[in-house]
Amino acid sequence: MSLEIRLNSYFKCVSSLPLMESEVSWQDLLRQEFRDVFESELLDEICSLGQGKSVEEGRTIVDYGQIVKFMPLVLKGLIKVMRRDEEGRELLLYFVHPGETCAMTFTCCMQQHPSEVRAEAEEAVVYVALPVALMDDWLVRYPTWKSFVMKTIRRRFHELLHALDEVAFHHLDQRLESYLRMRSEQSGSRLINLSHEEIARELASSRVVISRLLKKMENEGRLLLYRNQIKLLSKF
DNA sequence: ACATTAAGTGATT
DNA sequence: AATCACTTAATGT
Repeated sequence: MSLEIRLNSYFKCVSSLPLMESEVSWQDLLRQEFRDVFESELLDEICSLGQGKSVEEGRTIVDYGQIVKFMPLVLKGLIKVMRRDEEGRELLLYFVHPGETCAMTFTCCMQQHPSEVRAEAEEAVVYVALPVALMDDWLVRYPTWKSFVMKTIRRRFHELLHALDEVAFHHLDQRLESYLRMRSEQSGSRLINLSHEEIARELASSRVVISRLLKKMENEGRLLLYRNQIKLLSKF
């Protein structure tokens, strides 16, 4: 049992090391990731006008109140988008995966509104920053761009609706469940390397409450609890 | 061995 | 479901 834990944190460690293969240029990553999404003409334009960026894990990419001047196209890694409530607690909104862009950006940056969310690199991230100024042009010039934009907005909108009624209609135990499922899918593993404290923060709850709910689930035989680690069992 | 941080729990609101 | 106060367990130095 404890060997399993050690192995798992070892692998977690290894997989988050900077990859040597990342000598690949962002242009290549872009063509790989968006090959089927944009026509090559647009890909060329992105390559010449965009700026490749990389961000270490844990760094904030956009903070509250900041005016966003770039649209990010995520090529690698994972961006976490959060919203803060009156008491300063942060609620997890959604993740932006490679091949996606942040839908909030359209609603904020195009009209120079300050950001209402905070975006942080959940894993080391590589993305292309596209100047907002290009957007208007591209929307009319490139149908693929337009549909890409509309698609991401539509997807995110559905997710937000889902998040909304989860908060409004579901109780915390159900939210916790779907949160754990999400985390597990995301890492492709039944082991979740998070403390109760961290989970509580993302669900805008408190550590004690999360501990209690998790303990209950453990007693029901649906998962196992360790320090900084949770293992989902098959009957989860 | 000691300090620090994570997790468990009863009682109260 | 949240908060307080306190205990116990795991981990780091």
